[in-house]
Amino acid sequence: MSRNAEVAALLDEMADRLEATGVEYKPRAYRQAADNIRGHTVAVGTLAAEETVDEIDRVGDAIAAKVVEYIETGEIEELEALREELPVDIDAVTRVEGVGPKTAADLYEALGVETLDDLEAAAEAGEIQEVKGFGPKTEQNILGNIDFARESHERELLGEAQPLADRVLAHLRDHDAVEAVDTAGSLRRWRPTVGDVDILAASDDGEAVVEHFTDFEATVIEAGTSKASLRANGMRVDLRVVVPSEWGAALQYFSGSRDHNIVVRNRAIERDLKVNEYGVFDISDVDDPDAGQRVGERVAGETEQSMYAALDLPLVPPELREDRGEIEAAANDDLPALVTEDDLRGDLHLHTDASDGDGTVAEMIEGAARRGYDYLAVTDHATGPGMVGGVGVDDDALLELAERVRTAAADTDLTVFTGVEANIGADGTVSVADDVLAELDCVVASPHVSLDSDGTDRLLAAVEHPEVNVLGHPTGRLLNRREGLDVDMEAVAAAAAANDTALEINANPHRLDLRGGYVKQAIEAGATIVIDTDAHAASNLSFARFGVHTARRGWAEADDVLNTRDADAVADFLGL
DNA sequence: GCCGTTTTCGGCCCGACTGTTTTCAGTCG
Repeated sequence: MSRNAEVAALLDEMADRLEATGVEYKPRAYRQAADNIRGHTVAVGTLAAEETVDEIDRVGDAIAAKVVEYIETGEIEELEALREELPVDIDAVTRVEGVGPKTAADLYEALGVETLDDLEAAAEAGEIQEVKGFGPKTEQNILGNIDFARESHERELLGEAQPLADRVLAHLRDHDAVEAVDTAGSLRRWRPTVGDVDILAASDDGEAVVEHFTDFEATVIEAGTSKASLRANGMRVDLRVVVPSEWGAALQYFSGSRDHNIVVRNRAIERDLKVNEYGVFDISDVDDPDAGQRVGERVAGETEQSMYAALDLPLVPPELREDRGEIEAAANDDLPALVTEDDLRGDLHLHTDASDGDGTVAEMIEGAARRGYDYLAVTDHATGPGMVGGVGVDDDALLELAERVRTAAADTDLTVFTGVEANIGADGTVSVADDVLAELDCVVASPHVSLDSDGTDRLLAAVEHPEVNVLGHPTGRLLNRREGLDVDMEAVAAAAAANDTALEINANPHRLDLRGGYVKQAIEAGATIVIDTDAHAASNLSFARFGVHTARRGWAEADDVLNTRDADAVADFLGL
């Protein structure tokens, strides 16, 4: 298992515990380091061995030493001491809305609360309202939020949150008072998972919009005059309504990320400007810039573009707003022209009822045609490591399937490539005989077993295999379920570039593998990316949307992506 | 604890909201 997420969680816990004890500034340093370790594309285990942990942004000597200590001993001594000092399940207790680290510490000191059960018991017994600084309302809020805290310890999949957001957006657009509406937050940045669904609307009549919002089929959590929250499909949906003149400022502000906005604000300060959710303000002639939210001359705010323009920047696409160098690139007029869904002309990884898919070859061709594609590759599962229950197709049957695909191809204008999804074994071998692979147009090779180790050598072997064209879902991760392989992406991408093997962004919402960070690294190393849906039914071809936005998070341009090319160029890439 | 076209010390984004208080602390995004 990649241990980056594990290490990041511990550093976040350190941040919470330091904050609980009233330490200033350090918590933020730990949280930023944790975020960057979580998003780093090289495994911390590898970095620890090479003594280069501090190459990660915002990780200095002290945190690097703690990471190495954890890798080597399985513990961080200082964290153990903090746990002993405050023996509270701080992760669980702070999951209750309104309860943060300091509240957790206060309730431990006063009432000995260590767990969610303790917290609930204390609230039910009326003990919390007796604690200094607490009152009956706080106690009731805690009680009301405990159940949800118990259920919700996973983030929501983008692939589930976005369709819900689409329905909410459509519902809001139906109302005459709504002048503009969009998603915000991590959903607008198309992160693979999101905490909640953030919606922003522009209107001069906030109350009417909120009221209409609460008509959406869902449970109302709270509803005020300009914001409201619902619970729908187990997800929290937050709406904010702003006046149209402040739409751009609010959209920029609420889209984040927090770190991106910090860089934006710092750039504003350098220019004697102030950025907030109401606009950009010129504070060069203002005595006290902190006197209010709308101090100074307002120079931007109606559109997002105006916000960035006021800072001498072009609009930064939301997918890039992660503080990964996008402001610097924007300042140098060096932002990528990101790939779009319209650029896609085909799909090179999908399944039929020959293996575990639901659709026939003809149905999948029809589905691709409906999307306006020029080509597709039929890549059913081969037998081999990870294929259980007779799902995989054996070598002889693969050749028969290829023949059927060629027959079906004669009835369509689309180019239909024969193919296979072969399995990469733990030792890097590919599960189909070379002479069979040689008969097929498009060979996808994917790891399906031993996904909890370092996979670099296996993936290198697959990438260098002369018959392999696409490395499918390279890390094998499953969101919320399994971290997937640790991979030295620079090495794999360099080998992929040298061997004309495309690296896949698997657009299945449970995978989104490669993720954005790896995509960026792969492109920088010269590799070709391919955006595939791994569709197991024609309807799954619509997953392409999530793959495209993942590619955009990896700064991918159309030229970086194999399946933006025409069928002849793809055939050429496949060596046909 | 981290960081630097205010560089090796002295700062660290900004504001709304809530509930508890009489001026503010904590949480959230």
